[in-house]
Amino acid sequence: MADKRLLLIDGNSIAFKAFYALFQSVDRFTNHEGLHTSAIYGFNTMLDNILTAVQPTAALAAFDAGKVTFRTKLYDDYKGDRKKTPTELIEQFPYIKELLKDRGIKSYELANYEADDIIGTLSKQAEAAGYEVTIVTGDRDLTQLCSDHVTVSVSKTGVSEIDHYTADYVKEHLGITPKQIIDLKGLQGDTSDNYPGVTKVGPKTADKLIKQFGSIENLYDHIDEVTAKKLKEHLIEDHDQALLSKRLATIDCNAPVTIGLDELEYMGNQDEALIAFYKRMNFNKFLSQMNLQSEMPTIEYTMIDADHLNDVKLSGAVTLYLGMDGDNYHQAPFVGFVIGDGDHWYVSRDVELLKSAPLKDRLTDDQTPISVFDAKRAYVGLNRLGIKLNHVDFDMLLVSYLLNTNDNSNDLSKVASKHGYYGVKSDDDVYGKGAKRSIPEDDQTLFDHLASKALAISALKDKMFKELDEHDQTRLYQEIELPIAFVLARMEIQGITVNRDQLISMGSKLSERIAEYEQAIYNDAGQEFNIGSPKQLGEILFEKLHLPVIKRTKTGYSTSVDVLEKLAPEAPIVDNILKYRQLSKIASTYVDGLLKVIYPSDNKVHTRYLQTLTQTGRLSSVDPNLQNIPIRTDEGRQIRRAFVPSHPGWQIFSSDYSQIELRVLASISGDTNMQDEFNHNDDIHASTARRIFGLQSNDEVTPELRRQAKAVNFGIVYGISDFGLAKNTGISRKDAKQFIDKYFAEYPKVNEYMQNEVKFAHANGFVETITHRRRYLPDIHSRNFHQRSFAERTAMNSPIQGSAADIIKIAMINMESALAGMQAKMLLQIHDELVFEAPAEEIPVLEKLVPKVMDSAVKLQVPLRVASHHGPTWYDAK
DNA sequence: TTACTCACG
DNA sequence: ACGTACGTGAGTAAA
Repeated sequence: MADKRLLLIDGNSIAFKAFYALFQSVDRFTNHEGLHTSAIYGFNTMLDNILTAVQPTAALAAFDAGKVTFRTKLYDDYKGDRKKTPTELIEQFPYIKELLKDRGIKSYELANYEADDIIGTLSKQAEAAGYEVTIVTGDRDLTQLCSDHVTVSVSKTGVSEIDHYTADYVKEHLGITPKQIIDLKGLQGDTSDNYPGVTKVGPKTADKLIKQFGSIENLYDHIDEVTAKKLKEHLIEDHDQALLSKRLATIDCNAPVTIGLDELEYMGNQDEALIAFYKRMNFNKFLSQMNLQSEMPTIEYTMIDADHLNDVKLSGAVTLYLGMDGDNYHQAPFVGFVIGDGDHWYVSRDVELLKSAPLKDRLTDDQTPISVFDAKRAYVGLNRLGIKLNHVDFDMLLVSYLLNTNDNSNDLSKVASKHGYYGVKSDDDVYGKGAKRSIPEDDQTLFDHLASKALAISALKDKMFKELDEHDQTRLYQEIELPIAFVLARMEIQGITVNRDQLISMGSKLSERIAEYEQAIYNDAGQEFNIGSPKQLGEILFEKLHLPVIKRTKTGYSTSVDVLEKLAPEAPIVDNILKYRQLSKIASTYVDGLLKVIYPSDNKVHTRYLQTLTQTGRLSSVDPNLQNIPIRTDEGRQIRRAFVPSHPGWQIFSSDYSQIELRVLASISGDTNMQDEFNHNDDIHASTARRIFGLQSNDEVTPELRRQAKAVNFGIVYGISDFGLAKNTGISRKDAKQFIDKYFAEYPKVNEYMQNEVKFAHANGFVETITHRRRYLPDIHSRNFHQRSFAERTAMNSPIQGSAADIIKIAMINMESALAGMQAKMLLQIHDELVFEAPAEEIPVLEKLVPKVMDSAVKLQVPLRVASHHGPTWYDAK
């Protein structure tokens, strides 16, 4: 590698390239101040790539100085056709220059000249001075500058794909010298720079002529050798234009540049400034790549063992981080822990130490406020050690989730960086990824990492609490989310008993039936194939059997249920496939899937409720998911027979809210028509049917009309569109539109509410529930119709779905105290339903108590209604 | 890992 | 003209 290497960057061109490469996601790239950052981000990606490749000793970024240049003086319309630069890009230019400065690269511009001319001039000077020069641009015209020591790197579609043009490369690929590129442009003109060239001469003719004559001047010297009559006429006619165009295309390599090569030294990253800049731009990816050594706090900690527990001093608030290797904290092996009070930190791999004084005392007393990351995880982990965690006051994960559901993650390092704290390495970096993942054997590596986590938790506590307060979410946190974490932990630990034998016998019956359908399908198809492969199935149905294609996916034919249902009348194979699908789903997901996660020790499944995942405030359930156990078909519903009480003679008891989302809507919209119907305890879907179909009050509502009205009510809750309603109900889009219009006329405040939510989202960037739970909707400002519409529907739906989630969480917290002194246990939450087990004699109590606790969770403008069922298995609780 | 499909509220 | 219902998790195929 040459020892003098100059990097010249065409600043404007790269900024444009970067901006348009990320144009689709322009609204996703904004920092906390609302500044668009896409071009800055793309520019920096390019810098990363090129700096690594070139390793320059000198560097400069050239920018255009303004609209007026010597070229506009030559030709008024030069670049006259250019569209206005979008404001989203214009606002980024000052920051791009700041970025360059922080990366140790000077920026330069020169009145009356374009960036090209600066680059051309300096590249010639540098070449003469013995530099290897690399020019980075998005503009292919700069390849005219190629020479033995000047390489032009042209970024293609994005900012990472780059073509490297050397003089040889130009000759080889274009068959001309770099110098001849301007002759080519002179003849063919340039539509983007808006100069004409010669009439009717495009790239092909120009290429031919230049290869034949070498240059424009030589072409006109030998104009009689041009045989094509029309072409010759045009050439003669446009002689001046050709020469002008060539001049416009020619980069001025003798521009009066006032900066010297000796001033271009590449300084490298200015770490401190660059880190600050990345933080301001929210460039977490780039931040994580920086050597954040300066940011990594050095933490003093004491390694402790059983003999030195008495030396442990902890006073006041305590921070705990309990390390476990894996997501499933019911069984993940312990890695170690760190505990401290801000003054002293103690670490060990031996979690058994936590069982002894003084550590256990701090964790279980009423006086010590504990800070953690993920209280539920800590609670379950400590519970495995026989320690009842008490009095958590700060759960960093939970607070972060409440502040913004969008930038949440289970990774402490990521959460910390979202809140401006960069002193924690990610688990992936420390432990490795995938198969290579392992807990470090080296004590210092492990303990430094654990301790850095604890330090982050304690460092961010005040700041995040303050933000919570600014969001008016302190009550949501203290009275709902934090308490429910422990309710959920206890439900998870309790688990629900699954009858393994029941599942196994269901499984073998299913296997037989699946095999029968399989044979029938092979017969109908005339061959064997993998029915479970959408690809193979598509080939059989649509190529071999020539069934009509209803819908396509991006990779092939769609074979989803709604497609197959349309095809069913056409061929018997389709019904068999539907049945086969249904049964294999039950067998694989529910029989085999559940069997895999039953704990042999207690014959139970212990799900984990993810409390910080959904965008709406709902819970989700994993390992296993107990929120999607079949119920809609009886064959699937049989699975519920395997869910049984943990004691003989006990019952499964279940209560669910009726139409909780519609009731929430009736209440928060203030629509008195809808409220009246709920207050009169009417059948809401029938009432809606009467209204939208214009029936008299004594007319009978047929089941079909009720079904349609119910679909409209669902649609309303989801943020309706005529298209969506039509698709989901099979009615025409026109009818759907009529129903919706009538609906809004009948329930005017509902319409008003929907519009207000969208307006609120536009004005504030988020929507909120009755408890101030927020959902941010950055796409509400998107220029992309699809994204924006989606955000608008979400703005309508989230407060409804989220408020319903709030309500059941409150009910669950109240339920625990209501059940005190009883044997009954709360086992499951399925969004609007709670499932319990209880001895038979407590069932009459539950039948009164549970609905009472549930319907009094909050006070709405309409009553909440709760229905209860019970039986010896979950199946029977219907 | 991604795409598809399908189970639930 | 655009082209979707809202929120999830898990199994399988195919890369």
